[in-house]
Amino acid sequence: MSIMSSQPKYQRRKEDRPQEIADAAFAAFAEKGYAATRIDDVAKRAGISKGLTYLYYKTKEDLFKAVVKNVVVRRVDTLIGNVESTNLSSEDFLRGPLLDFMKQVPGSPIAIVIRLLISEGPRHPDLVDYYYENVVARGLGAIRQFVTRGVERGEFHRDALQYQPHLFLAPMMLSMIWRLIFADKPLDTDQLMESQIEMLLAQLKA
Amino acid sequence: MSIMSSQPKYQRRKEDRPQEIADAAFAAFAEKGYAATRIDDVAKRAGISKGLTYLYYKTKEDLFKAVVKNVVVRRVDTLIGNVESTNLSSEDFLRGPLLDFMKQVPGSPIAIVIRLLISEGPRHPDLVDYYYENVVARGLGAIRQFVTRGVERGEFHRDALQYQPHLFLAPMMLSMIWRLIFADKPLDTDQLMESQIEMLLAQLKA
Amino acid sequence: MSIMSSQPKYQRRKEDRPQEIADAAFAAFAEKGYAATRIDDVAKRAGISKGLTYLYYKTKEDLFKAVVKNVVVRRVDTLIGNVESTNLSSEDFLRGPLLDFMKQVPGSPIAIVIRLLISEGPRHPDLVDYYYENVVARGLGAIRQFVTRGVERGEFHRDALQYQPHLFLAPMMLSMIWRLIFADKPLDTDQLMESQIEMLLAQLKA
Amino acid sequence: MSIMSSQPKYQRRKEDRPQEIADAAFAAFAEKGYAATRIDDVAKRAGISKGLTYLYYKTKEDLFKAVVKNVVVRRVDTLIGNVESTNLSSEDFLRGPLLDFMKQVPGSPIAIVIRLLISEGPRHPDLVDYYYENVVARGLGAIRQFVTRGVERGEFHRDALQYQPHLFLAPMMLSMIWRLIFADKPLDTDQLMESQIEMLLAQLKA
DNA sequence: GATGAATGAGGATTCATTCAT
DNA sequence: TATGAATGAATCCTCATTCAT
Repeated sequence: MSIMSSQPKYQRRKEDRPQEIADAAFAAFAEKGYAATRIDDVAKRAGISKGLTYLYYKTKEDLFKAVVKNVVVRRVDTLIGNVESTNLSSEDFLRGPLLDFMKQVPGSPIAIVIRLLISEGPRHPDLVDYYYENVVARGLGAIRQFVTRGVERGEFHRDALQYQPHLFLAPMMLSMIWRLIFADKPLDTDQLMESQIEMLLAQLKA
Repeated sequence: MSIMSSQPKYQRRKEDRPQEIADAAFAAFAEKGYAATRIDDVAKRAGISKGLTYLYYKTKEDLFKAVVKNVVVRRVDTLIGNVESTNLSSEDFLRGPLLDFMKQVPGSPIAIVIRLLISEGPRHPDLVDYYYENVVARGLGAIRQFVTRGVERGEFHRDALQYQPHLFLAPMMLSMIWRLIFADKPLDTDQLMESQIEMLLAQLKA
Repeated sequence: MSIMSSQPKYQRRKEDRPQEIADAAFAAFAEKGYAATRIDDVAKRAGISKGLTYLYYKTKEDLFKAVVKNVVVRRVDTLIGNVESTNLSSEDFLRGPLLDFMKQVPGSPIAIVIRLLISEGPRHPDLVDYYYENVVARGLGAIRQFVTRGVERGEFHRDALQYQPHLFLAPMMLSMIWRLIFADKPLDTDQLMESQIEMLLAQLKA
Repeated sequence: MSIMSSQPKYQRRKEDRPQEIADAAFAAFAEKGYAATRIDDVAKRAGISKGLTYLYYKTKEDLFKAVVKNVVVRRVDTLIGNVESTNLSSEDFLRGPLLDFMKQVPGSPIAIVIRLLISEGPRHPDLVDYYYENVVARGLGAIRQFVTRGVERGEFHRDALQYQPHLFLAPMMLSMIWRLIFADKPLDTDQLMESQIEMLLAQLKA
């Protein structure tokens, strides 16, 4: 009405709306799963209206994909960077940074993403591919490279290379699934991973 | 009117209907997950009408529970019986029957059940408990008992007992999840499990 | 199989099956109303299978109509016969047999029929007509006739005829509805009807 | 394509939607009863989509309760207010305002509510209680109070108090039921109520 | 941009009715 | 006759998506 009314109507308009929505969606998916999450829940969590969600994400499925990629992207690079740039001896690296990393995975958003991929993956092959290339392949590659370096440095014996990198991650995987399913049943997941690392070291060391 | 109308409207009438429905439901859940499966899908697969499903299972949830328990019950007893009644040396048993068993799990219905538990478990705590008691606890118990026997026989050293039984199963778990998510990506899951058994044997043997 | 087997397979086959079914249906309708009653309930109450019901009553609606007519027919004739054949003075008849009859109506199956007619009547005009002709018209006619007789005998004054017979029944009606709706709220329905009769007598008497 | 498509897909947007829906529901329930009314009918009558009904009323039952309370609340207060604030002599009041009120009840929405309570009451005890407290108890209380006042003023004799207030309403009740069931059968319901009032006056007057 | 009322396509569940046995 | 398994049409209710404001 008035000429002077210079306050923009929607001053809270944020640039990071998409991110906020994705975060809210992630929280909702984590809690109830994809199918059981209503767009309304997401909007409420994000503090916006249902309709606005659709301004940024055309469909619920779009939102789902964004969420998965989002979480993945925000986590993986730094992690793998760590592995690649370490100066520690192989043994110290395994017992130190790698173990620490693995220990925190089962309780992290990555576990949620795994759960979502297990549930919804079959309906989203592109998402699975994305995840494989950006997380799994890179992670396994990093471990393989690490073992190779250990061999080159003489810390590991030659046959070390025949061990699949998945073996490093198996207890982490089991711990993750355990927590997803049996949240309340006790299990010393840290010790599980430690034992595995020790076993592997015993096998790999020259 | 038509030359041959050979389709009787009322097909057959059996008491294995419940099992047929459960089987159809298992197949449907395996393919699309619980939430995305329509009762109609199940009925169609079972070759019956939607309504008949409800004669045997009061709700979709009932059907779900029946399916899970069904698969579990039909599998577990024999398997664990095997473990308990073996006469082989510990080493031979690990490399033989146990490894064989583990190798076939990731491709078996048990993997599907795991998928369902991961997706729907949080909404069905009683099912999780059932699964824990009837499968997990018993399986872990069997392994623990097996290790104990190995120690008693002098095949394993005393410290063997400190290894959590989960360690035996970790690669099996990883293989299972791998297949559930990355069905088409290659992974020599058998070798993974073999390596783990060898590593464990190397650690456990007196 | 054996030649001697002279026992008929269904020896309990009764001639009064239709009646039994109607009784069961009446009980079920009384308890849950027409819409909420399942044919299965009726069959169970009658101690027969669902299918057999359809041998005697083509549809649920048929059954409904049979039930209403049934109850009506079985009750009305004797009742009205009473009124018509009395030898008592008008006053004694009102205070005696008529009052007694009215007192027991609100708790009788007639009340249930009224309830059914109120609920389902609009969908069954023929039933309403049937009820009107066989119960209401006859009942009112009997009262009218009774009053006429009273006038002829000099027990009632001439103007007595201007009173509509419905007035005799109004408290009975109210009592019936009261019980149907407020089963548990106290109301001395007997006194209500007594007061009305006394009032009417005071008005009618010469 | 078409020459004129003038129907907007999204009609209007009001806050009187709840009332509109309740009105539509009332009409539908009045016509077909609660059980036989489809939410779709209600929506169609209200000119909205089925889903919108659920935005305002969580379940069909909620809608039902809202409808009943709605009708009741909108009517009762003024009516009972009338009774309480009158300055007329008891006799004039009975013959005037009270009679007028009673005469219009059998054709009013209140009759519909009665029908609904008779049909569905047993399944909705809370509704029955609500109705009892807000309509019946208050109505009867008002009549009782009115009689008391008449006695105090010397218009009625002492024994007047022994007459249950229900007696005033009995012909109204009968008229209501009569219309609900025998809509088309003639009955001078007004005269019925007038006669009752006259009879009562004859009894009550000092 | 933002809202949330409104839509409508399903999906779970019920139940009158049918029919093979 | 008698059974009850089987059918399928109907009905309540949910929720992703749209759009008037």
